[in-house]
Amino acid sequence: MSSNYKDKKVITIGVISELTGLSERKIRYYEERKLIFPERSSGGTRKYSFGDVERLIDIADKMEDGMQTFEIRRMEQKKMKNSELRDKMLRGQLNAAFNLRK
Amino acid sequence: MSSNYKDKKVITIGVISELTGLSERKIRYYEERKLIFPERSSGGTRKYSFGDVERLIDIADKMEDGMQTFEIRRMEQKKMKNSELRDKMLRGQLNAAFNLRK
DNA sequence: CGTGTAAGGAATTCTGACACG
DNA sequence: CGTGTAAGGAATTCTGACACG
Repeated sequence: MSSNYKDKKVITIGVISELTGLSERKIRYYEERKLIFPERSSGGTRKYSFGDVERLIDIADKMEDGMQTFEIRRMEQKKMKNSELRDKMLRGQLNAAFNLRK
Repeated sequence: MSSNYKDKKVITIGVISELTGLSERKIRYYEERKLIFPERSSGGTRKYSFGDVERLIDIADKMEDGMQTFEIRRMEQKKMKNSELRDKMLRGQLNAAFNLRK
């Protein structure tokens, strides 16, 4: 709740590189492949969040396992769809339960 | 617990300035007056935490109330001593209670 | 005391490209 | 496809100083 530090985009790429152990080249490339979405300062400098650090470490693990960027992207989307599906089913059940009571 | 994002020093002064609304000049000055303690990158760039953002906003409030930097510093120290004192008393009471039982 | 500013330099980041495989 | 690197430029930050009050 309240101020969510984890998702505030405030960290520059140099620090992200240190935090993740990934080269700046890799980090920029994963953005090009739509795996990560930094914000930009008015001057054009990329800004990342702690959540991005976690995501990058996850990406790095999958790359090490021989996965390709498009597969990782597809996997993320599938996860999204699954959670949307879960939400939808949950809402449906709640509605059903609610309708029984009235 | 675990990873404490709040106290990781990863944010550069430009972002801190945006987040707090304070000029970079002020932020550097408060460091000179020992009110704030950024880390440094290998190249000498200052790095702050979200906790520092909170502290700076607190400092700014006190400055607006006409307080001077040395007074703010003294107040922080007093707070430290008070909490140390509380800790000490608490430990004392716990020890006393514990000693009664054996 | 607290803060703005101009100055010059150094560190940081950016993009597009070439290279290798 | 994924990543390193050299290149040139732009944005960011740093320090020490002068100014005002």
